[in-house]
Amino acid sequence: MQSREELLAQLNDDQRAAVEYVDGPQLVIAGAGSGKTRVLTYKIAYLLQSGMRPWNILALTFTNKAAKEMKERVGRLVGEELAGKLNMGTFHSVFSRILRVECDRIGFSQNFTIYDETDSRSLLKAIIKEMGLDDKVYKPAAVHHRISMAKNRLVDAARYSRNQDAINYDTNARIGEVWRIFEAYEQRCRQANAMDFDDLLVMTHNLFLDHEDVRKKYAERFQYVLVDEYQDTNYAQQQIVLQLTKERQRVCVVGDDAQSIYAFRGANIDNILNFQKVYPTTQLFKLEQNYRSTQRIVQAANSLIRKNARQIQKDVYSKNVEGEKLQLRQAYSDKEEAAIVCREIRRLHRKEGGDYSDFAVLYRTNAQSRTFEEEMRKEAIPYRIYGGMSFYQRKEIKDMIAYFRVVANPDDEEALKRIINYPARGIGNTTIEKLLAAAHQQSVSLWQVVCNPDAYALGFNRGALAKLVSFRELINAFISRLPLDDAYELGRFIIQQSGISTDIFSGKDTESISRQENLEEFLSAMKEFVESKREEGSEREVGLLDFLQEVSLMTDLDSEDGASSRVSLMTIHAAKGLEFPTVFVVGLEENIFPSPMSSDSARGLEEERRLFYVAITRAERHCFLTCAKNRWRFGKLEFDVPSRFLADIDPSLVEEEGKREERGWMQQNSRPVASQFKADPMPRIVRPRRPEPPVNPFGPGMRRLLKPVQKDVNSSSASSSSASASSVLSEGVQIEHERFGIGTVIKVEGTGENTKATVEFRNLGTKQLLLKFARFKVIGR
DNA sequence: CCTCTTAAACTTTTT
DNA sequence: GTTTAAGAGG
Repeated sequence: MQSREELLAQLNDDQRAAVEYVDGPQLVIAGAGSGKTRVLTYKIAYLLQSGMRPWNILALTFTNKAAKEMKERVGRLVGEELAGKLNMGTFHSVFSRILRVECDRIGFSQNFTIYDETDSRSLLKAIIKEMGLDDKVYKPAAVHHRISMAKNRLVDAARYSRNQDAINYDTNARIGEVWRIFEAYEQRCRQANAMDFDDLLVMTHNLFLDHEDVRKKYAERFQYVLVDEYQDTNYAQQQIVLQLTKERQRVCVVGDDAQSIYAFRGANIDNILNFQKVYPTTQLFKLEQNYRSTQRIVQAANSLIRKNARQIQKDVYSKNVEGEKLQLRQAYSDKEEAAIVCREIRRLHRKEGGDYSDFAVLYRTNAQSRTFEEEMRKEAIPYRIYGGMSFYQRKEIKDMIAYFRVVANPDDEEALKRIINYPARGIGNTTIEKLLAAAHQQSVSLWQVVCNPDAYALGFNRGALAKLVSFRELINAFISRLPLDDAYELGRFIIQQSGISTDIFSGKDTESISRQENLEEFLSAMKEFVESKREEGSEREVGLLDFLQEVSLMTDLDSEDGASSRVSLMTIHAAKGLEFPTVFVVGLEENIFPSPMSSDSARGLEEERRLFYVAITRAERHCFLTCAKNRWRFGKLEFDVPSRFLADIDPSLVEEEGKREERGWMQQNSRPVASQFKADPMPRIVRPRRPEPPVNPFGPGMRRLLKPVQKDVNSSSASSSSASASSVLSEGVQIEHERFGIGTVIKVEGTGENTKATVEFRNLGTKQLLLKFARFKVIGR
């Protein structure tokens, strides 16, 4: 444990000043790469060293990943034990914990469900249909966006319906009934004992507003409040922070207005621009030295952001080497763009050594990842895609979670609808429609009708009734075990008894096998969850409710997958807060970047420019900018012109080299490269896009991991490698699995594609591996 | 009531 | 090109 002086000695003058000031409201404007997280973590350590108790400190972040990282870094400074007692987490997770404790004050019960975006949209769609409106006009996603933006500004349905601006806006957009949908939506969420993401903020705010004693309790507990990425807060978040800090005024917010890129989701850049008005005694600190990038990269980024009108003046500079200019590459097609990126990666990898994880390809939209994915697979460059379809969005995972949700909170209508006839048990659409109609007419939850269909005179025949009864008993049996079993035991029980496992394990095609693996991964994640909570010394049994609480606020960006050496492919939004020696910003064309949905307003355009700023400032040494003249979109070839943003960068800092290469280099590059892991035995063409390798939601590799496919010299046979790989395996052989680590083969059975090995892993016990899918390498015997 | 085929819509970014 | 929704047939 370090003393205050030791802590301060590790900071530069500006950072130290920001850390030392703890007497009042503080705004820290932290330029890109200036050590923002460093200031936050050192400040927390400094506070602890000054005698503040860890549970009196609240630190709010936007992602679980940021919270986790900060906790680890504070832990390194002051020790794990102290750091573990900090109140640290995302806005949503911290507030949901408060709400679980105080829920009776606002008319929810403790087991309330958190609706994700899909649930919200599905509920809205149902409401729109019930109201007899056309869902082509009232698009659920658009309606949800309206409601979400209102909630972000703390406007509830009642206020919305009285708000003339909102009504006028909707009328002009020909969706004048939104306010009525909003009212029904609010009512139905309550009926289902459910909150959506935005409600976690709104409800917390209202809880504090209406119950002064509760607000006081938390304002007293959180004596010092720190907020990361303050430029991304919305009005609701800003207000809650104010509710907590208005007496003490001990609040430190850190952010960079130049990196505000979430306005589309309600983030209000005024929060950071006007912070000094809300807290009049604010001290302003600026961190302007960039430690991350070369001088030229910093200068180029500065020249770009200068084109924006609204911003806090600052002068970001770098004392690193001057470095090379930004490299502009124009391609003919999206395919060639990907090829150029791959070629540059190879060239730099060869020239400078290092690691594939030193490279990142950043794009505006997820859809752009495909071309790069294909090209890298072809070129045998290992890569990893972040984002896209997350583990939790897979059907089989959502089904399991839906069961858990119903068991935790049977009133959860969205979850109940999902599973009432899955696996098929003869409760068809007509039956469900009748149940739903009765529930809404009588203003009770769907579950209540299911429990007592006779009371609603629905005139079901005996068969339907019997099926309903047996479904009800099934769920009740699960509920009765809730207080007895731990999350893992109950999870297993539910998956078996509900028939999910029978359903999923019936198929033999690649897709079902992938689903089976996902199911197993999910179960082992539950087991891990239970065990790790026990290790942490949880007093109570770790129940399903605990698991559910964590899982509903989890996204797949949140876990770290340390050692693997892969090029990162992600959206610019996902890249915020990260850094890479070499960055490729791709697809710099009008109609992509800026996005056509933003380019009609000056505000939108400024946000897009900030997004570009974020992209460039991820780079440490090399920054490549690429665009293509032709691009496949919506299944059609489109012609695009280079992005207007390219003209915003000081031209003396950009270099354009070799507009186009001669034909032929693509062929030259086709020598095979040994891939790190066993080749994919599945022929490329057959490889389904969706069933990706299972990933562990809590361990390494929770992200979508796409294995690099070994480049085949004689491209016809891909199966030979699987035969050789499985024939290598025999009892006693040691292997290193990509996720499970080192283990010893105990048994090998089956032949060809169906070869299965039982492997005992050092840390995880025995596992069955289907060699067709398992990713490992042999390391001896 | 379930499953397979075909049509349409869609792509901005996410807790 | 991809994914989801609606309709027809078993």
